[in-house]
Amino acid sequence: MEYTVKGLSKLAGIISRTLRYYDEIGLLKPTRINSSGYRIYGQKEIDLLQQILFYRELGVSLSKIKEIIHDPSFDIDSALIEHRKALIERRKQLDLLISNLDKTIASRKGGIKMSDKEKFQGFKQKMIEENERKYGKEIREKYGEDAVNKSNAKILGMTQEQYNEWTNLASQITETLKEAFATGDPGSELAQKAADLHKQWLSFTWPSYSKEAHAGLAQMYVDDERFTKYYDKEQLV
Amino acid sequence: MEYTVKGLSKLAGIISRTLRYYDEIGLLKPTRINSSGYRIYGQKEIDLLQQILFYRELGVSLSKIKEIIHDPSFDIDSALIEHRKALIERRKQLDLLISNLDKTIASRKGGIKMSDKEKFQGFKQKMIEENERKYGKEIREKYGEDAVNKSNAKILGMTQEQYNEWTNLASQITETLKEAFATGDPGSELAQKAADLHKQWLSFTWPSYSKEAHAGLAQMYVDDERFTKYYDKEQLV
DNA sequence: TATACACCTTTACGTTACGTAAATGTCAAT
DNA sequence: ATTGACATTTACGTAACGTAAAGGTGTATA
Repeated sequence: MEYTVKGLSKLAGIISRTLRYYDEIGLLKPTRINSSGYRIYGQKEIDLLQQILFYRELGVSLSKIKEIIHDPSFDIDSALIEHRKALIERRKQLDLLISNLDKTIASRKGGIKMSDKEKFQGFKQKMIEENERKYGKEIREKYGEDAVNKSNAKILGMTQEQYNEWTNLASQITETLKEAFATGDPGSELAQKAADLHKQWLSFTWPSYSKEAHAGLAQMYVDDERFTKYYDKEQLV
Repeated sequence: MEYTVKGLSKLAGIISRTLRYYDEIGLLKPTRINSSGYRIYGQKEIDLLQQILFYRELGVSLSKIKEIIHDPSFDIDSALIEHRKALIERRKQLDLLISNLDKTIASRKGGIKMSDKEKFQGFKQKMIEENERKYGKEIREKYGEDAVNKSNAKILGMTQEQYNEWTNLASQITETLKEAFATGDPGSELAQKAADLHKQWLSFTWPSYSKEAHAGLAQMYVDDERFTKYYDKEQLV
């Protein structure tokens, strides 16, 4: 199938100027130019465009993308696997931002003081990841694996052991909550246990614990039906 | 606590030029300027900066952010709740991109042909969401709720009924997989059932089904220990 | 056959959110 | 008194397009 600028732009959900620009900078040249000077794109270009958009999505600059896809050793299949890893990483970041938000919201409701440092925790982690994405292995090669990992761990402010304990608690909570939902009685012992575990879990990342803040967070979770879904069913990839 | 440009920039993980720029465009002015002309930021500015970074994270332009946070009716608490919703939305988009990627990878392994349209499905959905984020209610007010919803549904190419069935299958699969994991026998009847359900589930979104593609995807899932986690434990928000 | 209209072209200047450099002043410690 | 890490302003550069101008192309319809 062959496409003109407008056709391909509609297909890919971008505007035609973008395609002309990509031609201009030599990122994506059309298969051929017809007798009237129109750009005509073929199958190969469509697949290349898909690759380009994947990388763009990941925040890679167009010039980097150009290097990557014009590299003769470029292997689409392993590149796709890399994409996938990067996207999963990104979702992890998002989760962190969300949990940071939860902390902020709860702290405002419950009168807990968040330190200035904590207010920006989520963003900072995001920066780290963004850097990794943009400069790839370069940083690690320059400063060494160990230094980078240590610095990342430091920002989260947990030892590996603490982190393990924390994630462990999380799975206990879900199990307990499921049982509690099954019995359907919020006043039951199980629900009580779940709340207690949740409290412990929160203590790991919250600056200090308060009943009000916990209640505030719980109410928000109940209000947001999207959240209940998480405890109700599990999520698929 | 008071901060100078460098101090605040380190705290928030941005560079000092950014703070000077925000001062320049009137987005974030320092509390005061000391006798040597240094910018000094106070508590209020720190909280405002956190808000600004949240909005920036969501892709809102600085001029829009300026409007929003200087609006006298601006309410931080409800803004935070909105932030949370937007981030959850965003994670949903990411999931879509990932599933699109899975399809691409599997189709290459299994020799399934993806139509040109399908190759860009994930990006398109992302564009829609991005528009919503940037122009907010404006589009809906202009064209009406219904038009927007219909167009979104159309892009996904499913009726509401199909969509329900699809998500339903997903939860059946997880249940079955859990049981299968519990028995620990991959050749068991349960595992067989899970694979079958998974096949059905894939059929909803894949252009056509092939054993090879399915096996390819399964292998990839097994290879990626992050994926096994999803079926092993459930995820917390 | 003419006209309308939606497409295509190139040239070129504008925009956003900073990056970067230059030239210079400030402050705490040795 | 000097060093070195901080601060300041001015000002030009950059990425990835947006947008407008001025015009050619292709096909359906009066």
